[in-house]
Parts: sequence; C-alpha cells; structure tokens
Amino acid sequence: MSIRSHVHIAARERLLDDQSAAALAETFKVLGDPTRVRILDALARAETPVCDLADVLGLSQSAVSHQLRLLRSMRLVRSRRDGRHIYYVVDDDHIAKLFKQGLNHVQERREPREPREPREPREP
Amino acid sequence: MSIRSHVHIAARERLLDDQSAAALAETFKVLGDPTRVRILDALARAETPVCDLADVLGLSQSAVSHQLRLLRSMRLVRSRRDGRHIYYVVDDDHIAKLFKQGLNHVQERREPREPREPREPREP
DNA sequence: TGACCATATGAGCATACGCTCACATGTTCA
DNA sequence: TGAACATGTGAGCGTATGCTCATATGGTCA
Repeated sequence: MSIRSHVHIAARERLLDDQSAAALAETFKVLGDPTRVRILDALARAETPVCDLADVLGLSQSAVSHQLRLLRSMRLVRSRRDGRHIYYVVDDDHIAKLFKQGLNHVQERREPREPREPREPREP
Repeated sequence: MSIRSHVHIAARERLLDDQSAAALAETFKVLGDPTRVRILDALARAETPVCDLADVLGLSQSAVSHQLRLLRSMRLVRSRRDGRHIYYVVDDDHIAKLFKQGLNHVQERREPREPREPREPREP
C-alpha cells in the first residue's frame, strides 16, 4: 500500500456519515426556534410549572405544552408533578453548554472581524 | 430597598431578552438541517469548489448553491474564485466548536444515563 | 467570438412547523 | 361528587423551508 499525499482525499474519507449528520441536525433543529430557546433558557434557570412558563414568556398554555412535549421526547427536559402543577426543568447539561457556546457566538457576532458589507436589513 | 429572598424571581429577571433568543435560535436553525450540516462538515475539513461539494454529498448543484448562499449570508462560510471554480470554506471557528459540542452530545446520547424507555422508532 | 464549464438565482411545489381552537384528561377541595 | 384549576392533545391553518427545473451570469479556451 503506497503512501498517498492527497490530503484532500484523506480528509474527505472521514466525512460525517448520514446518520450522524441527521442526528446532529436534529439536535440543533430543536434549538433553532425562539420559543424553545426561551423555554429552555427559563427551565435552565429554575424548575417551573407550565402555567408560569406560559405567563412569563407571554405564550398560550397550549403552545407551551406542545413545545414541552417535543422537548420531553428529545429528553431535553424532565417533568415532575406536584399537586395539580407539573414542574419542568432542563435535563441535559450538554444543551446548557451548547447554549452558552451559541450565545458566545452570537455576542462576538456583534463586532465583525472584517468590515465587508453592512448588516442586511430584516426584510429582503 | 429591602433584600428579597425569592430566588426564583431573581433568576427570572435575568431571562434571555427576545432579541438574544431570536439571534440564538437563528444561529442554531442554520445548523438544524442535515444538508447544511454535511456541507459545513465538508467545508470545515477542506476548501472545496461547489461542483465537488455537490458530487461528494450526492446533491444537485442548485441545491448546494442555494444552501451556500444562506451560509454565506450568515457569514458561516467564505468563498474565493479560482478560474471557473469557486472554493468555499468554513469562516467561523465558533461554528466548528458548536459542531464538536453537538457531536459530543449526540454521541453521549447513544448510552442513556437512566434506562427509562426504549428509543422511539423512526416512524410514529 | 462562441462553445463550454461552473455557479447563481427566481419560480413553483410538496412538506414541515408553530400556533390557535376545542376539548380530553387529571388533580384538588368544598 | 362536582366545580375549578392545570395540563395534554388532535385538527386545522398560515407560513417557512428545501428541493427541482429552467435559465441567467461569469469565466476559460480553442
């Protein structure tokens, strides 16, 4: 077997397999919605019942509940019943780290490294 | 001003503001698609022209180009022309970190901490 | 210049998604 | 037990999204 000096080829052989790419995308997708971001942020700070969550975030109870179901199915939050309330809390420290890393990214984004073109306005 | 011992209230006052939540979600949203994950993965390993990218990933040139436009507008990749080819490469080390952190998460996911219920099958 | 290659882009379509509405389920307490 | 509160859930709607197709743009080379 001869030595191959084609770095590009060697690098490409280690490309992410489809399954990993899908899993990774799925994980990020859950975090890719403002409502879920806010819910997770709140639940990372304090265990909170659904009604309070809806109240604090200014969302309908139904909307919150639907999102919590998603987050629960992904094992990102966990719930506990106390009387008629059900308390939710973040159940994944990796997510917290991703959160912080993401915030880091967003904040450093404010000061672009090289001034190329002004920020694009909201509506295209 | 009296000292307030309500930890929950104190914590809630530091909730993510809407703008930060939106920016954070937007960042994660870009990573929340298998095609973009694969593109970014490839471009994190080697500078690659569009045609090769499409070839390696088994995607149409158009699909790749559309996604690259998105990634470019978010400043996640940068391009450089060489002859008739345009080479793309990842232009954000934060993204690379998020990627690794995310992969970490996905991989540790394989072995659940507490056996609660078996993995849900793909189709519901 | 003109054929050809590489990339960008707009239109259109099928699907995914997040919300609301209406209602079901579950718990407390008089 | 029944009223009231707290949460879960299915249906449906409007919008966002990712792809394809057709075509425009830009570069190379004979």
